[in-house]
Amino acid sequence: MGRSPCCDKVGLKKGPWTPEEDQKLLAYIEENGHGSWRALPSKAGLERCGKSCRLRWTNYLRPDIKRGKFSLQEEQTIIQLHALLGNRWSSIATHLPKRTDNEIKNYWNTHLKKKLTKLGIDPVTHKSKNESIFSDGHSKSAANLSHMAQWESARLEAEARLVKESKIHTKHSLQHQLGIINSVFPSQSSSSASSSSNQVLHIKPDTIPSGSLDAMKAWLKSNEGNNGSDLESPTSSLSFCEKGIVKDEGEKEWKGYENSTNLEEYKDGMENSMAFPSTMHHELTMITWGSSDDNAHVSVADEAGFTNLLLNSSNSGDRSLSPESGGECNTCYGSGGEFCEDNKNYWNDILNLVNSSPSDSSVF
DNA sequence: AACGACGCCAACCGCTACTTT
DNA sequence: CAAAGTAGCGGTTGGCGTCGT
Repeated sequence: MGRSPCCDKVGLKKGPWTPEEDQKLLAYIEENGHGSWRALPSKAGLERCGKSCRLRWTNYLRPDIKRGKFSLQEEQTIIQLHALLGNRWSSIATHLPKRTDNEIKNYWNTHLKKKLTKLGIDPVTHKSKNESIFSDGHSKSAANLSHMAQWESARLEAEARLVKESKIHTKHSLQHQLGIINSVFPSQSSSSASSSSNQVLHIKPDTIPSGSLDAMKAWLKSNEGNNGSDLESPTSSLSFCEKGIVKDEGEKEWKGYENSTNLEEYKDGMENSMAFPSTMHHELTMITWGSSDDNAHVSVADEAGFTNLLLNSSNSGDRSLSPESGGECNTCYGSGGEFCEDNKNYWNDILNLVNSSPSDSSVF
């Protein structure tokens, strides 16, 4: 397992790129594609190592890169995803179209970390430094984070495999998969598959055929005793949606927490992202396709593995995937039988997040 | 005006995971 | 199956610009 020696070679230029070098790299890639990065510098007439060329391209020269100030929405997304995924910048970047992992990482380190710290929030754990703030049950949800991260990590590995598997499939496969969905959800998908706008399938649990992703099944199975909806990871003993976590509050836009020093707003945002396992985000992504204005979205439904997941994910649960139903799940009834009002907020948040994300992400 | 401190960010470094031989 | 090669990721650094004294 050797490390690439290219950067150790003497005589290769380092440091900032000149406009001439940029031009050479850009021209070469536009004409030939990057192909092998290792071989690219000599072919393009650059005295750089391939690694340096790749970095320059992916972080700066790529045409689909947006530069400049991060919007509040982007900040929110970064914080939420960071709470969930930790320092997985590339994964986070897949949900921020046109932003690079490097840029997000820099922005986190130079801006967001400080803002959270200012608010008394540990940017690593996303917990309030003053534990008492969360002592009304919120600490539990915060404590779930590290556990969720572990679970997420395992899940990401599984998804990576699925993505790989799916890439083998051809366009024919895509049509085949869409055909399956059309046959399974004729009314829901008839327009979606051909629509150019983002669409969300409203899947009724009783229409979903069975299938398998072992870990997912195991997880779902482990929850059958709880009406199949108590969304825990296989190793967790904690409930993700409990009375203490979800607050009874009206629908709320994410506010510019950096301006308000309003810890509650930050907490609300985090709670909405923490109260459910990310697998549910995944389910949503899988049933969302189309293209946004500036993104040529390819449906994740064309990914065979994802499709299988889609077809299986809700197999054992009574959960409706319809956001219009408020995303109701049995979990969200407290011990007294009261309904968790915040479900709607949760679904809206996640839908917003997911709908604005590139659908080929391997994260959700 | 000069200097130091600080912030930002592009680029590098080293590691890991994946692929190829 | 092991070794070598390669790409990608995340942490870190260094240079430049800005601000304060």
